[in-house]
Amino acid sequence: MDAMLDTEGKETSATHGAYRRLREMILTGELPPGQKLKIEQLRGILDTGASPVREALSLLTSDMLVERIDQRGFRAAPVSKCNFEEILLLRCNLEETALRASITNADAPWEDRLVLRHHHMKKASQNGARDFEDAHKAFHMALLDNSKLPLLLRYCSQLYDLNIRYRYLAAGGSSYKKRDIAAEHQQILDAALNHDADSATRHLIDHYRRTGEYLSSQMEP
Amino acid sequence: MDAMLDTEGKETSATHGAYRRLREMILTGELPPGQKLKIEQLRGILDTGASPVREALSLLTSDMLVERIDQRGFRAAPVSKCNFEEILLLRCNLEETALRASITNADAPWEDRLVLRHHHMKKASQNGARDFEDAHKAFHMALLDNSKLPLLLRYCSQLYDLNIRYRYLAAGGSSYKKRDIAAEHQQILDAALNHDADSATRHLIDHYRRTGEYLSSQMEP
DNA sequence: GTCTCCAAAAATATCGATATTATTTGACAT
DNA sequence: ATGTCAAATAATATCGATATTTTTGGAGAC
Repeated sequence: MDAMLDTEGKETSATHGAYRRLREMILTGELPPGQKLKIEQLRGILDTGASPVREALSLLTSDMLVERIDQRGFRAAPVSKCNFEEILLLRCNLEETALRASITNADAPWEDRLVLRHHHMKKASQNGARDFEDAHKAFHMALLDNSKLPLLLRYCSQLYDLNIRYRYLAAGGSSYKKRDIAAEHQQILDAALNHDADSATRHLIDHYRRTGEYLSSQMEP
Repeated sequence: MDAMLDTEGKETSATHGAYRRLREMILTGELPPGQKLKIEQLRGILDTGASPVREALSLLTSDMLVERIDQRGFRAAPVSKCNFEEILLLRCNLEETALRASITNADAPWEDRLVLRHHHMKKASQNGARDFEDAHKAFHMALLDNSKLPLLLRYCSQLYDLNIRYRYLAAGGSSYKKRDIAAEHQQILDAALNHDADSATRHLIDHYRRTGEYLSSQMEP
């Protein structure tokens, strides 16, 4: 009768709530890479018991956002240029596979979804960066999700998150609108709607490489 | 002073022990796909508390061997022909990438490791299936690990495990020695030692496809 | 002045118990 | 008979406390 005093009745379980909050804090850099994550300390921040915190950290381990050292607790996953470049490489490879499969399966409902997500993303770009981030991910995942390959989608989603972490770390999350990113998205969308797999994947990969090179240049060796 | 009464002093933490044991039980089919995994019941089997069991199940969730339904507990991940085919597809894609990278970085220590693993695998094929499984995985991972791409290796390892689960389910783990698998391994090894990436990846993928088709034919739609 | 070793402190891992939530059972009405 | 609802049952999620392990800090020896 005490667990329902949350600000909202939105969160179903304490574990899930802690998971979402911690994930957010790690992605945005509020919990910096390599930082020791002490249960007691987090218990305070998240206002919940030790068990949900432990379980949330376990779940984040699978997302590769937290490292677990047996008998020695948890820490936020470290970052490195090497790691960043691997993420970029794998994204290019996996997203190309997924996008091609999506286009192979192309149908009207998918195209509708794409157009809608793209529209929402454009609208959200006028709001805060947080809203845009969500809409941006939704658009990119919509490009891929017609592949009907759940494992592949899961990997793409994971790698996407690992990548935005580097964006936040490099430039506070605002490094975005500096290039003409809207035009790049439009090109990808158009090619996808035309079922032109070669063009779509080329634009998508260019999109990633360009952001990747910018971020890479911002990092120490 | 009670945690050390195990048969051996090998296991460091109860969680890790439970993790390994549960993983084994799911991979081999002792816990069949879709089975409800009740904490109390597992607590009995694994002879430990509820917390380590919960945490082990959380970790297995990341390996995609266990599904978690919020507020409704855990169950062994379901299987399907679709899922199997996706695993095969991704393995071909990711392992090709990893093997090519490994060969690009080829050096003497790696080649030594390969030869050694291959030798151990041949020796283990005379022992039990369990020993062979371990040696077989070690050989395949050795092929890839010179890529120096930890994320990619992690995915390959995960997919490898998901795949051997299907082998156990289809044929009790012994469907193996029916084809001349030794010759296939030899071809892959030779090509890798010759730094012939095209040949090595071709043999590797053929190796997977052949096993895949056999297993696929054994399954209902 | 530096190193080693032991005691104190802190943090993790684990347990047992309780509160919450899902599931089943059975009685009642249709 | 059958469908619905409420009480009983079972299972999960969470808490608070304890045992184990790691880390810290300092005293004594070289």
